[in-house]
Amino acid sequence: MATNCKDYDFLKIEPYWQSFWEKTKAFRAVDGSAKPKYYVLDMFPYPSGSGLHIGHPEGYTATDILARCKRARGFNVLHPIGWDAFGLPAEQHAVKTGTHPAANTQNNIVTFRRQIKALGFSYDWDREVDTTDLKYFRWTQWIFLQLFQNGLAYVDERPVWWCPELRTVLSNEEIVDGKSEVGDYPVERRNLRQWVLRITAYAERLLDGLKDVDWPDSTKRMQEAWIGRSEGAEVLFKLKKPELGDLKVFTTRPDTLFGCTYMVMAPEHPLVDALTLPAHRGEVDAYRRKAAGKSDLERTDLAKDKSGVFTGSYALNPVNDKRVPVWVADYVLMGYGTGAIMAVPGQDERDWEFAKLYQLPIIRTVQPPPDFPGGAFVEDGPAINSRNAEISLNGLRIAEAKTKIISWLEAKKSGTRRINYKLRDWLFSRQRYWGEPFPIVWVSESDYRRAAAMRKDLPAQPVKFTENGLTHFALPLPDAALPLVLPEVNSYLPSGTGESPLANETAWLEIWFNMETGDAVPATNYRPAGDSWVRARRETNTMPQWAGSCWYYLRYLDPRNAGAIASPEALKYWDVPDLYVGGAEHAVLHLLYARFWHKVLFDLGVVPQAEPFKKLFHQGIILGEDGTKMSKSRGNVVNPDDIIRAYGADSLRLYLMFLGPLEAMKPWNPKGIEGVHRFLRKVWRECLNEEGAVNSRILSDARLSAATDKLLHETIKKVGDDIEGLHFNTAISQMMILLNALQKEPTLPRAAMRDVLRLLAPFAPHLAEELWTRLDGAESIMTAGWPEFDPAKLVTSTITIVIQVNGKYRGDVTVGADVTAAELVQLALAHPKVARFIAGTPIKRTIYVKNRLINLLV
RNA sequence: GCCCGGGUGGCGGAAUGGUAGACGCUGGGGACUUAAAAUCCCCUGGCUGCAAGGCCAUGUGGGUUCGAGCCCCACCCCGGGCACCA
Repeated sequence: MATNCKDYDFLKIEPYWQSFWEKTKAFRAVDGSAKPKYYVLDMFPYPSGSGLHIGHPEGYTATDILARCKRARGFNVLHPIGWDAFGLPAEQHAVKTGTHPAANTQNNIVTFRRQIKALGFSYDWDREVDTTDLKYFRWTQWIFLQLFQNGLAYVDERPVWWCPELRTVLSNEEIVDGKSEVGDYPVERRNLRQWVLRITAYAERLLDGLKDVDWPDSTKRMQEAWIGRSEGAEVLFKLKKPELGDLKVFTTRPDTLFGCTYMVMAPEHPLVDALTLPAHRGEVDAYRRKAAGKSDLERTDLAKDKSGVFTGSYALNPVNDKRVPVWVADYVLMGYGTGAIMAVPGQDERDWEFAKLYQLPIIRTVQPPPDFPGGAFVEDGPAINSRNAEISLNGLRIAEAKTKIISWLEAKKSGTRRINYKLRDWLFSRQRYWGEPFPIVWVSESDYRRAAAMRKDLPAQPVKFTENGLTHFALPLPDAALPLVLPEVNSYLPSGTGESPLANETAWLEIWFNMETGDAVPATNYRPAGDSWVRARRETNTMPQWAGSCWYYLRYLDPRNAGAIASPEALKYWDVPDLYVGGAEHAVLHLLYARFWHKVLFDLGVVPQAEPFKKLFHQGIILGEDGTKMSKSRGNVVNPDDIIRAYGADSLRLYLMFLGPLEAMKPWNPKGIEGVHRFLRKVWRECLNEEGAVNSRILSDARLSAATDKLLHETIKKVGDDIEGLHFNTAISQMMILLNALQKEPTLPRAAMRDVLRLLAPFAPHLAEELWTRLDGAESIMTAGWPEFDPAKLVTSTITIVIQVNGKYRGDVTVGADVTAAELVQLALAHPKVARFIAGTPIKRTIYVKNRLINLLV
């Protein structure tokens, strides 16, 4: 059946076919089908209150075209969608309105779902996931427990932004020019207890795994840079007081050790206090206080001018026992390496600058070339000034010198080879309400010991923290007690103490906890009977938005499984996505975090492969009409709903793809959509007449002209190839070319029109379905397969050869495909346009490119 | 500063080292129509020429090549990422 409307009434046609697909569950992915599988994944959206942005349908249309084409080609396609629905905006809305964030979130999801369905995407809606659904986040919590049990989660004091006026913790994005974005209040750094995931334990494997994935090079490079592997050595400098141990530094240039003339510790370095002599105490303390008030950002951004203070202490350089002054300066960061460096101003620009500023000595240990203008010399060259009684590096290049000195240091037990990473552990907690609660309670040491005796799911090393002299131990909820759901709260406002709003829910927070079952009753009740009940306080932090998005691609495989994140069969059958499409803004964090979790799950034997995303593609951003980023304040935002109302979803889909290469950043042009809309109407007219009946030019036994027939087969080939290569813009222009040719044919073979519709179906599925049924009477184009081209029809008997004289186009000639170079020379000489450029001068050389051109050099 | 990506008509863009500007938009002219919309046809990079044609032209300047938008070198501009990472 079809709508049978007389003209191209997309407002009738599109809803009709959308409900047809829904009723017939046309896009259901079949678990374990014998067909080859194809899993094409979109980055699922955060359902914001402002509805779908035009950027969403861009990537979603691309994957939908691929999904539909793959289905036509006989694949069992998994093409799912869901909602990344925890997050700050919903919480802020809740604070403002007092309504539960879940209510707002569900409203937004309804809007998003309606908008996405209106675009005709072929998602398997039976597999929809929602990260805020307790059946989903039960498994997010479960994965966290696996991390916890395996020593990959711990708590630590970490500096965060605190706004005293708002009495809350703010994220970096909520701070504008050192003030809170809301209310413009001052903010300060404050140390708060945080959950941290040990992603650094996977640094090497996260780096290594990049070799095996088909990703954009730029994204791989970004992740590489983020992980920031560097090879070098850890070197120990002895201190005067042996009880302080050694001052440990990391360096990538151990070959320059003889040039170390001072050392620098980060202001937060634990040895600063002990190494500061009384005479320097005041200055050092003042410097540290100043540094503490700056964020990492300010320290790098604003403090371009070096500064530092001397501690009064010295350390001994292991290569020559020279006394080296120890300074404190904020150009050394506690978070990298050991938080202390050996400074070699002769070979390091930062150290050079600092040494000049404070008139510290400079020793060159690499010989610069004679024309070197001065300053730090960081290039390769022969070592100089680098020998002691036992070892000499002099004359060696950097690489050999490094190897030699490291062996010497290792023999002397003064240092070791060391690989260091820029990557830091992942701060995994937020002081927020609207996130997954941690399935953790805090208990006393003695209760923890008792738990350890009865539970097998505790980490080898207990996770604990000390506060006001009391040490608390982290006890996980047993699997069976999951999910731990968010309690209803009276207020979504922050607690005011730096904890989340959950800290005010005393009945939820302070509990009697059953260590075996995970059951809980409020602590105000009597202690229930039985040995397993202990006094506990729940964790009040919640997980960040990344948590739910770290593994959603696995849940799609088996979304209703109540016993596992997905069954082993589903994980094996569907494997990982064959293609993942999403914005480049997630190039580092989301993709790195998800890879980390996947590798952990791989190590635990949960998933069968080490990398989650084999092939990745970033769609480009669609800019406003004015060529700038779309934003409400600029008033250049394009709303998909408006476009669908005016031109239909098929036109929008087609135009989004026609705009330019998928990966390019490109401006929206409101006039441009007219062109593709006209094209669709043209397709309609070629199929149906004004009465809505089949166009009388379409005949079962009609024949196309040879040229158009060839074009048809070329188009079938090109559209197929272009879809696989994600070159949708050129696929569409090829279809336009074909249609322009078909329009000029006196009669149209029914089979040719069927091919056209099948090629168009992935791009403009509603129109294709409507015309297909009206032309053919068959149920749905989705069962019609993909057209095949005849390779024999792609070769032609005649070809057009370009004639060049001295590399310039002078004419062309159409000849048989078997023409020889000698014949072409004769044809060229006889060619009226060409002959005059040769005009009797002898031909020195001819270059013949088969089927292309002949170039005569005279 | 470092690392990427990109500069092609009035606009979006197309072009295995082989006729630059496909396809679409815009603009101009025409047909159909009482008129309009829709549709169809022609033209639409610049300079020059009555015309046939010629010359110039893919950010700029060099180079390789019979031939360069495409490869190499230098520079300019735009976009993205990182940024005292030892």
